[in-house]
Amino acid sequence: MDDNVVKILVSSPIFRDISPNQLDIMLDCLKPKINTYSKNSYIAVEGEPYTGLGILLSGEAAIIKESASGSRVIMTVIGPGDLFGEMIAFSPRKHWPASVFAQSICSVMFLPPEKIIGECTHVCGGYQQLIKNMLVLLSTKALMLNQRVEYLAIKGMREKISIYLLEQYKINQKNTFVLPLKRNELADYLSVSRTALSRELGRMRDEGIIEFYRTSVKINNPALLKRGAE
Amino acid sequence: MDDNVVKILVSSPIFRDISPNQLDIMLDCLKPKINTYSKNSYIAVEGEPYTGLGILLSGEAAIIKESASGSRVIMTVIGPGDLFGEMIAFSPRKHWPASVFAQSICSVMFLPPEKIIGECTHVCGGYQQLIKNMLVLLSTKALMLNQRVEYLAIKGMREKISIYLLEQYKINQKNTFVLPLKRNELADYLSVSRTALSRELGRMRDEGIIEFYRTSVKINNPALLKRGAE
DNA sequence: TGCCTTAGGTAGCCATAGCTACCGATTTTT
DNA sequence: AAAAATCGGTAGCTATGGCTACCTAAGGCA
Repeated sequence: MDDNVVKILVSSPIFRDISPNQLDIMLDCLKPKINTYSKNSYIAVEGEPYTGLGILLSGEAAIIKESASGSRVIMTVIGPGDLFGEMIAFSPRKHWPASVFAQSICSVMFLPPEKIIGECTHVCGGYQQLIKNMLVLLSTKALMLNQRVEYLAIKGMREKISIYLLEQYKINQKNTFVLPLKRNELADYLSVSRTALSRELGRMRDEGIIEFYRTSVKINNPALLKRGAE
Repeated sequence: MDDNVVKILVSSPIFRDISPNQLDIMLDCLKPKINTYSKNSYIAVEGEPYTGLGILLSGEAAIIKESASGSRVIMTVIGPGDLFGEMIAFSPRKHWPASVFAQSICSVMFLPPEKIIGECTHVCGGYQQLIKNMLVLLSTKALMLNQRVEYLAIKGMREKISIYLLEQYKINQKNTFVLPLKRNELADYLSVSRTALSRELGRMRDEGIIEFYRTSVKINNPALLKRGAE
C-alpha cells in the first residue's frame, strides 16, 4: 500500500488510534477497493445502490442533493481523510441518499461494511478500535444532527439567534468571541435568510443586548439574551 | 435474572438476534445496574453526568427538553424495551442532553458503554451481534435525523407538504394511502402550525392535486404535486 | 343514550420573515 | 494598484404562515 495513502488513513477519524502496522494488517483483511474519479464526475449517485463506506484519499468532493427539477444543493464539502456514506453503512437502507461529486480529481477508498464487523475480527488487533471509532463517529454525527434539528424547529428569529449565541457563549466562556460561521453560513445553518438574520442582529444591537462586527460578537447582557431565548 | 426482564430484553432492538442463553451470559459480563423510579420522578436530568445507556424495562417515560424559563417540550415517549441515551454512549460528551421523566413507575437498566466494547468481548458469543445492533441503531437514528433536517430546512408550506406526500406515495406505491401521522403530529414533525397545515392542504385539494379525509390521502395528480415540490 | 374529549377544518387578523435592491467595506485576483 | 468578487448591513414591500376563535365530526365512556 502506498505510503501516502497510509498517511492519509491514519489521520482519518475512522482509523484513529490505529498504528500504521496494525493498519497494514487490517487493510489485508478488509480488501478495500480504490477508485479514481476525474474532475466533475460522480463518485456516487443519489438513489443508486450503495457501494460501501467511502474514504476520500485525495482531492475535494461535494455531497449534493438534487431536487427533481434539477436544482442542486451542496450539503458539505469534504477533503482528504474525510468519510462519506457512514450513515448508510450499517443501516438497512442500501441506496445512496445523496450524490457525491468530484470537484477535482479524487481518489477514493471503499470499505465493504460487512467486513468491519466480519469474521476477520478476532485476529486483527486494531479491529476493536475500528469499531469503537465507528461508534464514536456515528454518535457524534447523530448528536450534531440532533442539535441542528433543535435549531431548525425553533420558530422565531430572535429565539434562534439567542439560543445560538448562548451556546457559543457557553463554549467560549467569555463575553467576547468569534463565531465559527460567516453570516451566510449561519443563515444557512439556521435556515433563515441572511438579510432577515442581519436585521434581527441589528435590532438586538439597538436594544443593547449585543455588539458585533462581522464574525466577532460581544454579549453585553446575557440575562436579556436568555430572555430572548424565551 | 428475572424471566420477565429477559423477555423484554430479547425483544429490545439492542439485543436483537441474541438468544436468551447468550443474553444470560452477556448480562453476567455487562453487570448492568437496574433502578426503579416512582411516577413523576426524573430518571435522568439534562446537564447532569451521563449514567449509561438506558433500557426501559417497564413503565412509560418521556424524553423532555426544558428551556431556561421552565417550559417543557416532550420529544418522545418511550415504552418497555425502548432505549435512551444511545447517542451519548459513545460520544465524547458526558452529560445528558435531555431529561428523562418517569410518567409511571419505571424500572430501568443502565449499561456502562465501555463494557459494550470492553475486554469481555472475546468470550461472549453474542457481543459481536450486540455491536452490530448498536451500529444499526445509531445509523438508523442518524438517517432519521438527517431526513428530519431536510424537511425542516424547506421553506414553503406547499413544498414541505408536497415532498412529504411524495415520499409517502413512493413508500406506498399507490395513489391512495394512509398517513402514519395525525395532523397534529405531522404539524409537529414539519414544525409548522396545525392550522396553517390544514389550510394549505385545503388549497391543494381545491386545486385538484389531492383529496383527503383525516389521515387518508389520494394523490390525484402526481405531476402537479412534483411541481409543488419545486 | 348522552356526555365529554379529541381530531380536524375554516376564517380573519397581523406580525414575521423572505425577497429585491442597493451600498459600503473588505478580501482576493490579476 | 486596479479590478473583481465576496461579505455584510439597511430599507421597503409583501407574501406567508402563526395565532385565536369557532365549529363539526368522530370516538370513548359511563
